[in-house]
Amino acid sequence: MELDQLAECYKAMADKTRLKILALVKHEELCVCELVEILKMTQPSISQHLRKLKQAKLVKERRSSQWIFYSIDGEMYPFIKENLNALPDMSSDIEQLKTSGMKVCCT
Amino acid sequence: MELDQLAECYKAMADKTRLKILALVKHEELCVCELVEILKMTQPSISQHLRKLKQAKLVKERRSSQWIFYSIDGEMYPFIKENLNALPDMSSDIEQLKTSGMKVCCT
DNA sequence: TCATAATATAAGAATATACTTATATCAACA
DNA sequence: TGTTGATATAAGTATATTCTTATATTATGA
Repeated sequence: MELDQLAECYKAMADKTRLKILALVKHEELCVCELVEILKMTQPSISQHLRKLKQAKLVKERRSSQWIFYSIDGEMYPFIKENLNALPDMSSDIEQLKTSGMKVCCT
Repeated sequence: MELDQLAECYKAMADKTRLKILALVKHEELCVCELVEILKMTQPSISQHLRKLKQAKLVKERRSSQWIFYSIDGEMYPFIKENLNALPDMSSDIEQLKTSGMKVCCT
């Protein structure tokens, strides 16, 4: 793996918000508005962070009607994937979203 | 490991020059002037990069008379160490330095 | 086709980063 | 003590990053 690409990858991970996004979509795919709801940030801000993660090939998107779901890109290098295991567990935030009725229920 | 600390760590790795430094000191400890010589960058620039790596606890320093030798900090988290294995082999640059007679020979 | 919901993009401001030049620190040694 | 070599720090500038607000895109459904 080339240094440029590698630095690009770490640059994508060098931000607390993006690490949180990775920690969240690691559990299950989430759409933008769900991330907005969980992270309490504006939609454009989340969208821009997702673009960086996508450019670094850390997440991939799947469109389903008007929603775009993001999830971990399985093509990721194994040693990068190891890093995701070290992220804190944020499943409770997703659970909370579900119980609050905000979870998008369509696929 | 907390998100702040983790982001700090990736921020330290989110730069091509610092990745090169890590790839170099992974082989053996090197002093600042050796890194300056190999990377063809100014001394203050290298020094500032080393400070960031040190703050992120990725490298440690050892003073020996007027030289300060930098090496990988063994206290590093295992999953971070995995990342170092993915760095390109730069041992030839060190060999080249040695044959050119620039290698600091004192300990 | 029009209105709406979800998302992306653009542009601007505030902040952070990386390099440069100049200077300070610190150890060795005459 | 004064000088030299190695390294660190400071200050300034150019560039990059992140957030905000405003607007564009895309799909859905009346």
